[in-house]
Amino acid sequence: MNYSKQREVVLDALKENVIHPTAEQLYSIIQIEYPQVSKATLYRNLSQLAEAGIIKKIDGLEMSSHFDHNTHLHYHFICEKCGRVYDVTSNVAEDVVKKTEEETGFRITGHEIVFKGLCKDCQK
Amino acid sequence: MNYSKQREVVLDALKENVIHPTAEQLYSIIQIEYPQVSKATLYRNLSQLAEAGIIKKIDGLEMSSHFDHNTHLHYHFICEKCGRVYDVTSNVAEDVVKKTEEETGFRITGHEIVFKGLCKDCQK
DNA sequence: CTCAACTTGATAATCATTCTCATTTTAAAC
DNA sequence: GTTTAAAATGAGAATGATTATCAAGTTGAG
Repeated sequence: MNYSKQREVVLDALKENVIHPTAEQLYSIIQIEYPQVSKATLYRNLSQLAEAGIIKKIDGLEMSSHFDHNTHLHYHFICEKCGRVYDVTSNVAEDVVKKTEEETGFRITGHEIVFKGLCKDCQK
Repeated sequence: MNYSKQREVVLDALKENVIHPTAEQLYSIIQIEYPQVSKATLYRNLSQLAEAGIIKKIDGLEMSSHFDHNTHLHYHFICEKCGRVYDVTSNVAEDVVKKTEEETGFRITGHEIVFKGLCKDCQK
């Protein structure tokens, strides 16, 4: 990855804003000081930086929402090779919620866990 | 919620397809037998059914991705009132991953936990 | 300095989803 | 069974987030 002023600006803006901004929020922030940075450049750099592990993209699955007829508490595993979504049940996770609630003081009304990796079939 | 043939079709299609389809996949599936069901109706019914707790929408945060400069292992809490995203650290979660890997046989290379609820400020 | 590889800006294109609105269906009351 | 207001529909326009296109500018190894 070559150096570029714009990428530095994007990374700095992200460092200075601990609010977990969306791309759009970041765009607004950057516009104030560097109005010449285009949206395309911003998105490109966010992807590249995330790809390189320098920043992290926070989201569940891909773009579009998946729907599930099973409303019981369970989680999901998405295979990075075949894209299939599997159900995962875990009772340990209850503890995580309880512990987190105690430690943070937040009232937690819902949670979602998404695991990623290779499913059995794709490990072959 | 009144009865409607279309809603029944949507729900049945979801019951019969355990693949956690996206709205778009569901649309294709439904088109085969019921080409008169429009996309608007599909999306509307998915929202309504999810709202009523009959089905579940699987996704992380809202529409747009958030970015994080902190690439260390940590999770997120999103306040449903003010929309702020907070960092959450938990060591218990390690167990969940290990246990899940053992139970499922999947190779888990990443995971993401998103908690939702009310932050301290918004509980007042 | 030179040139290929990398980046950029502007804008068009795409994809998922929501909105609009005129028309149709549902269900409860008569 | 007819009336009628609320709920639901279909078609397509509108929106929002993100990606693609492409000509022009920048970077860095040799």
